[in-house]
Amino acid sequence: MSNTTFQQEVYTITKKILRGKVATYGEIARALGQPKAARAVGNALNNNRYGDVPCHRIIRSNGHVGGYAHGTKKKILILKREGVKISKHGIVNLSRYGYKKYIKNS
DNA sequence: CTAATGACCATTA
DNA sequence: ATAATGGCCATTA
Repeated sequence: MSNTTFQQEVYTITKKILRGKVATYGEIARALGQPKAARAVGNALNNNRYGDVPCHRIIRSNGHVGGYAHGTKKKILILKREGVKISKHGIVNLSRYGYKKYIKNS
């Protein structure tokens, strides 16, 4: 139903993440202009109802996949399907798939 | 208005 | 490597 401006911003930024790449909650928050709102970003994504928002590409800053509204397992599966390799412990190599590096090297 | 909640983060031990 | 701690913020009750 009604979404807040904050949520709209989160979704808009999240949509920009390319297939095979990931971004952290903190980075999304930083892109919003609120570097300390990582937690709120997670809430917004959890609330997300739009299918065109690749919320599965948002992970934790420590490399852990993090949560997912439809289950973390599903999240890992989708990421793997997109080419993001994940270790057995559910860790993603941020220096390789991270969005930050994507900007840096582009 | 206050209090609690959560897909978080960084620091410290 | 794990665990505890304090902080942060939008949203909801």
